[in-house]
Amino acid sequence: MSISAQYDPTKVEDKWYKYWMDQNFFHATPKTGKEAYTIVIPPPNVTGVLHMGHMLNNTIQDVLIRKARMEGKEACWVPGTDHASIATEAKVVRMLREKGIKKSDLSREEFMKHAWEWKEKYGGIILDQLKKLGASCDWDRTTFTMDPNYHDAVIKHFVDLFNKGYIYRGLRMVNWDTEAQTTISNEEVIYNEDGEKAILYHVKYQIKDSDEFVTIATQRPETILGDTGIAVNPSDERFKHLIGKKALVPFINREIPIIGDDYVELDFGTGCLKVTPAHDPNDYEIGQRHNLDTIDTINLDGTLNEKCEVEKYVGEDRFKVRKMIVKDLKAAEILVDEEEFITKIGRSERTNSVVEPKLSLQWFIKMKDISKRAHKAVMDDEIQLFPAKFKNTYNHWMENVRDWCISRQLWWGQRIPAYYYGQDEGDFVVAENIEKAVEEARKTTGNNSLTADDLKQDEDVLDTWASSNLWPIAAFGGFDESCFDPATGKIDKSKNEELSFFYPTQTLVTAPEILFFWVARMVIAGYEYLDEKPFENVYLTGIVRDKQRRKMSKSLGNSPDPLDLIKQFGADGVRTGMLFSSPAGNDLLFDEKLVEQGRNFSNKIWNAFRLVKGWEITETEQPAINAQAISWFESKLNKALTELEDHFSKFRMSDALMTAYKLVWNDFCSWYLEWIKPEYGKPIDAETHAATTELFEKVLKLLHPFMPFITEELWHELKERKDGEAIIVAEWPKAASFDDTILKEADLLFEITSAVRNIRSSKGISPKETFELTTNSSVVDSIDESLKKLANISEIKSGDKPANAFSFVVGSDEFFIPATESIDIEAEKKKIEEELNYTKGFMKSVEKKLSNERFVNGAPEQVVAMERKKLADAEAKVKTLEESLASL
RNA sequence: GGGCGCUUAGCUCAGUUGGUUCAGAGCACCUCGUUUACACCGAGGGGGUCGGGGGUUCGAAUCCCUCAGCGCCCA
Repeated sequence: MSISAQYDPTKVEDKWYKYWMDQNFFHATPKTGKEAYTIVIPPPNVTGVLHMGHMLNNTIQDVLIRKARMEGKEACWVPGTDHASIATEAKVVRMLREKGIKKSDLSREEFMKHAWEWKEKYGGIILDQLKKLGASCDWDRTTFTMDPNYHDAVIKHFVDLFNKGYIYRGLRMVNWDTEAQTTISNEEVIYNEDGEKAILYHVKYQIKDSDEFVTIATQRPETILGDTGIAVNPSDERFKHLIGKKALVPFINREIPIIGDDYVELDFGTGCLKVTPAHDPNDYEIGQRHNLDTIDTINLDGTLNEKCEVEKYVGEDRFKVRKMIVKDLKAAEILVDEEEFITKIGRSERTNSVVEPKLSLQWFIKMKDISKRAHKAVMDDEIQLFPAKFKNTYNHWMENVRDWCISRQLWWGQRIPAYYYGQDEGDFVVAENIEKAVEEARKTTGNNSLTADDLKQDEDVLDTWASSNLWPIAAFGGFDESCFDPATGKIDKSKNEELSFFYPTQTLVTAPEILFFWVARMVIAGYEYLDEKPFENVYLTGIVRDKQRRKMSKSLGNSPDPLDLIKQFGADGVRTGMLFSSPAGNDLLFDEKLVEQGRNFSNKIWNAFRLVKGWEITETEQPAINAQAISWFESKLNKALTELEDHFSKFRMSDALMTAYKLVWNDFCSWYLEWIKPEYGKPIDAETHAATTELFEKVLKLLHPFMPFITEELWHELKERKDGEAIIVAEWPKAASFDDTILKEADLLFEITSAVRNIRSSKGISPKETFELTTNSSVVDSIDESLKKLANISEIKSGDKPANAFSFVVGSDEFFIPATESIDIEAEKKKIEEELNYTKGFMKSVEKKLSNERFVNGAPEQVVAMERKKLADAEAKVKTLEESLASL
């Protein structure tokens, strides 16, 4: 026989993936009478390459989808990518810069052309990588959030929500990069971990109609001229009396109110805070609370404008003005202190310039009303989160839900379909396209001579999440004309075959950090458009970290290359390695050892197959012990399947895998195969061989979702298969009932076998050497032949202790193994005494329990009965041990 | 600052409504073994006062209080 002693995954993986694709096994279509099992992939960024997080996440999805497919469901796993506005645009801008092209020199159309070229070139990489992992996605359904159809859906969605009154335009504090002249997201603002040195300037403001002063502290004196209030903590005894009075802004003497607000910390600075709503997010909030004016004194390029009311500052850079104003404050003798302190200043990731908080007009979705049903759905377990603890987090977020800013000052993405016909803030219409916009604008203005040239579309694009929130709907064409009615803003599922078959999807597998960004928003969209949840279960995976608990990241260089891992350990090995240590909701501390364990497991299965395949078959009668082994493993398998299903139902993936792992390694390989294994060179009877093949096949099937490649390979090797047959579409073994008596009997067999081996090991008796076993037990009759084989015993005799023998006790039965040399009586005595002491101690504790009336009366009958049995067993054991001791 | 969660063997984690010899699994470790599927292996073994303290109970890893340490989310 020429099967290699080691499994080589590289020889089989590509072959089977191609076979599955050629046979179209991944493709799902609506089928009447069939149950759908649908998963939509959390679309990775087009900029992304496969990292360990994807590996974990997609392995879990593939396990679920493969199991569902084998269970006879129409399993549909929709793959795709999202356009990732910010990340992609940054990449494209960088690429252009390397070519010597500035974004600002390009028109929007020219830039988009470059961006699309980039996407076509790199956007599919990650999906190809998933194939190496064995992901059984329905590739025909690959969706991209900027596909024409998807784009239209996003625009319709915007128009619809606007018409329903959920979308509005409002002011919002954004992170402004004065150098790059763009808004950047929070993720693109970096803070030096140790902070930066800054100076806290203490400045006196005069109280109106009084000689009194109030001293504020600020690190940005250049914003003084935009002040519209002074805040103190209402519980601050020092300043309480000032609340309600007015203060005068230095140099310009603008009257500003002194207000009380909890935000102010008593022991920071002077305890008095100047409030500049236009230039600080916290100040803006305070301003909102107290109806303060907002005076924007800084231009987009970081220079001061005429609103600062001091001519010499106008047109000067904010940092230059800071120096100037400090000098002027000193001169006016109102700068009373300069205090050095460490502050966290946000800088732009791209230009390193200090981020300027800037108020600007942005588009928002009102969240309160639209999210109500989505909130309730999770609270009522209509949608279940795994692990359930995230229900709390979800609840908290929903209860305090804030309006969602959906505009981004970028070009890559769906451009906001608002069209301006005039100069005023409210002079716009919202429409699906320019033609409809013209129509609308004519209606609104009454000016029928308006043309497309008179309209100017909003420059901003939508937040990526404001497109991916439609993922489970748009992936099935939910916003197509056939089923989406713009008049009602509802989708009629019955008019879309795909949607009615695959929606709602079954399980969403994703990371907890996007529970709100993405998951909650999909739920909202689902109820808004279909009055139905988008998915039944949400399984939130952990984060893959390194051994030092650091998140794996490119910049740290602590992440292995997934494809290298696959090459080295095989896709099956990597998949199982990832799952071994990923209990639901816990982070996974990745260690290459885990993947190695997965690889070893593959090899174990491979070699079990080699053994079975190598046997010659003979038409002889089946030995009784083989029949016993078969019925035991059948029971064991069914028990394991029951456990497996239970784990799956709770999304306990690592437990499910561990159940399979132990079944294969311990039960199938270590016990079952050893039990039926013929003597070396001898053939096996046909009946046992056939049964073993069947059992092996079942084992392969239950392993398939975890380890698709090796199981497919061996399934084909195990038996002759017809063309087009494959384990990927084979029937999932259903858990049947199992016989506890058989299992108990085998446990006893294994226990005695282990005890014999223990004696061998500790007494230096070779496993090859056979000997007689003497026992006073009557329970071994039914298993004696099996025991003889597994423990390598020539004869089992019933009787008393032979003259020179080692002994051991199982339950309350005693067993003796003849010693070839004289035994160390003292050592034997000591061993027995130890066991006796332990058993007596145990007996005592049980007796104590049973003599406690409150226990006997209070505890359930079953528990008491069990305690009595424990006592009886212990008593019997003590008796045996004492006799044994006496005979020594 | 508000909220949520965690602490069990060297490591990663199970431990369901308090009650089977309940203190467990996998890995790691130690001893022995190159036996005939597999040394990517086999046989055997050691290892924990369940973070500290207090309480409820006949009975607590499990429920309550408290202290300590850690993590996450929101602000």
